Amino acid sequence: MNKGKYYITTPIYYPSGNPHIGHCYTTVACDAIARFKRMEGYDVMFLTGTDEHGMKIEQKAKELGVTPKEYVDPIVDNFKKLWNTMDISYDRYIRTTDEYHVKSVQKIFKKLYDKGYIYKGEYTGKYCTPCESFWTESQLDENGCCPDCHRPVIDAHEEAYFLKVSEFADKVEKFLTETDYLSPKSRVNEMINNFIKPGLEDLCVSRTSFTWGIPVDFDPGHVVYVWVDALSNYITALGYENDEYNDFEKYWPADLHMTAKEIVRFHSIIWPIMLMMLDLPLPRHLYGHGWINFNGQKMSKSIGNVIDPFVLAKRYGSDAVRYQILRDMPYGSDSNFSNEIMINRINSDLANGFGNLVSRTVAMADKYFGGTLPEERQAEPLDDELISMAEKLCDTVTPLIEEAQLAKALEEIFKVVSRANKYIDETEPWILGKDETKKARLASVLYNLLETIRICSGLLAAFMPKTMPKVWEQIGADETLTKYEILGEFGKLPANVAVHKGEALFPRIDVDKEIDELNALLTPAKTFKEDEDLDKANVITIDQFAEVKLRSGEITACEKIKKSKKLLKLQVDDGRNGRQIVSGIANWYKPEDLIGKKIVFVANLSPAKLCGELSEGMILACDAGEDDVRVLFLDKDVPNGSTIR
RNA sequence: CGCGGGAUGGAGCAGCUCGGUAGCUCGUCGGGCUCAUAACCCGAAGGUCGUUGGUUCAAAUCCAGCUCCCGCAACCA
Repeated sequence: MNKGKYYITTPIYYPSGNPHIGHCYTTVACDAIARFKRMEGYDVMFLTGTDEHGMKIEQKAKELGVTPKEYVDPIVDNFKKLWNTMDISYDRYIRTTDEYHVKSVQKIFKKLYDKGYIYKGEYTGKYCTPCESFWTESQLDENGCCPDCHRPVIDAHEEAYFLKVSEFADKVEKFLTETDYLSPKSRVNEMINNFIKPGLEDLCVSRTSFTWGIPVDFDPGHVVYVWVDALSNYITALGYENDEYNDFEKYWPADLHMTAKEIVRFHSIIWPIMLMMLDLPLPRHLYGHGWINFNGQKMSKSIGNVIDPFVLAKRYGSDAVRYQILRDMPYGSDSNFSNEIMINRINSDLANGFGNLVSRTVAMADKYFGGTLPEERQAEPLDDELISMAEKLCDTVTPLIEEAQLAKALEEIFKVVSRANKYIDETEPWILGKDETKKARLASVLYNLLETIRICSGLLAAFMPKTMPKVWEQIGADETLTKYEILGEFGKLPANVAVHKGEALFPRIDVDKEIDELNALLTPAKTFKEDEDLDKANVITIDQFAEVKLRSGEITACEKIKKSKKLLKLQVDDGRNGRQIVSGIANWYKPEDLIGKKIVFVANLSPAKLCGELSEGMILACDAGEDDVRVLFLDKDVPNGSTIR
């Protein structure tokens, strides 16, 4: 029953921190699709991995005094551990630090170079000495000055390799508009209006400013910069330009690249162009999904609302977590997550809906027939609606999964679960059970329910792989009775099927109690993390502390910086000539609240420009909760400019 | 005027392409049932569809303006 191959990929994740629920979403979605495709009879290749090079990781490693590889290894282990916990059935895991990938990328880079698609160039560009920043002509302000500090810039040269993407602008635009490669469709316009129409600029694909990357083997000093390295993973992992694997011919082109929306740009423009340059077939489909917001806010490490999937999986089970994140993600747009949303979803759909349906059905078969149904039947017209819904379900769900509409697919399955619960009320088996002459009718009712459960659980196996085998055990089914080919047919369980009562599949969760416990969990977790930071921090001497010059000052004027949401521009009387300090506290303080207040500031911090404004120092403030910051104020009678120690 | 998304009963969303009785899930309230995980089934309350104006016999839906939110970008010394 081989239907051909199916190649599906997650992005390779950047291991600058531990995996969170967002990584989980993409990966779980791919896993559900991969499992479903395998059920259907496809030869599936499911690839995931990590993108481990780059300046950010080089810096983080340096801060901790380890090599980049040493920094990345344990984080990569955590990714793998999470995929294990979440029952991710990936077939292959690629790390961009894998030897074969490194070698392949060097060959790809050289190939593109030899073909003339990569050329050595220079930023004929502009350099702002005070900002230490390179700018292109188009980035300069209206006077031809630095867009940050608006001071004059000088001509400067930084050697770099460029990818000639500009030459392919028309071809990609055609590819995006004339195929259904990119979905949701709304993204096509976004890409064309934002990036292609304004004119595609050649992409810088090498750097000399850091070393943690794949060396350009024909030009020492250059390191391959992100996209040629990262995007290539989709082909090197199949053995393109290497001997590690040899199924490139078999699986390429990819059938589905799944990514979050922020990297759709690179997967929809740069990646097809690279493949065109290499004369390779283009992938069939790219799906850009939305983000998971937490309590209405974007997840962010600085806000401290990053959801730890390990904690959720441990408390509710990986299947429940898988179900919730897939069920609540609308097609193409962002979704909301909160502990309440998750618990309510688990309770209403999994515990009350599906779990309870299995439980009551099995309990009745057990109670009225000692677990084994008699073979006599008596059908009634009342049965038809349920049976026809169950029979059609597989045909409804299959194309939805093909289109990555997983929430919709689950919704359809649960419509049938709901209908089955209603069917129990309509048929009143507990009344049939009291009447000896109604045994055949009762057996029909229970059999119809078991069959409905068989079909639903068969389809749900791709979404909740751990729990569904337990369901089969309870309803007297097994893997052969829930094969994809017979999920569209009603009446596959043997007439004398025997059920086995078991544990509750999804225990109901006490919402209030659970929320309290989760909140309690959050707080200690946070202080613990801070302690950990302290443990890692270097101990300093009093002399080192003395190098930081703290002074008192008075805010004499204050205004919001236009074009910025978070920045306030403060004029501070420092007891001398006065100075300007820019501070990111606009979310918590209004300018008028601050004027006349005495504050503490770092007096010998090197000046910087923020949104074009000079900042000479930093005022002290402390974190005061998840999303709250309080400035340190001084007594009114403290003189301005005095030393703080 | 940097780019994009959004505003629909208490919450989360659908409907808008192709105008014509405002729909779903959760929650609330009332009822039913007792096989089941205090679950399940039925019913009810609750919305001037952000705002102003226009087109039309008719606007949540089409057009224009405005307000507010949320992302991206820049930046949080």
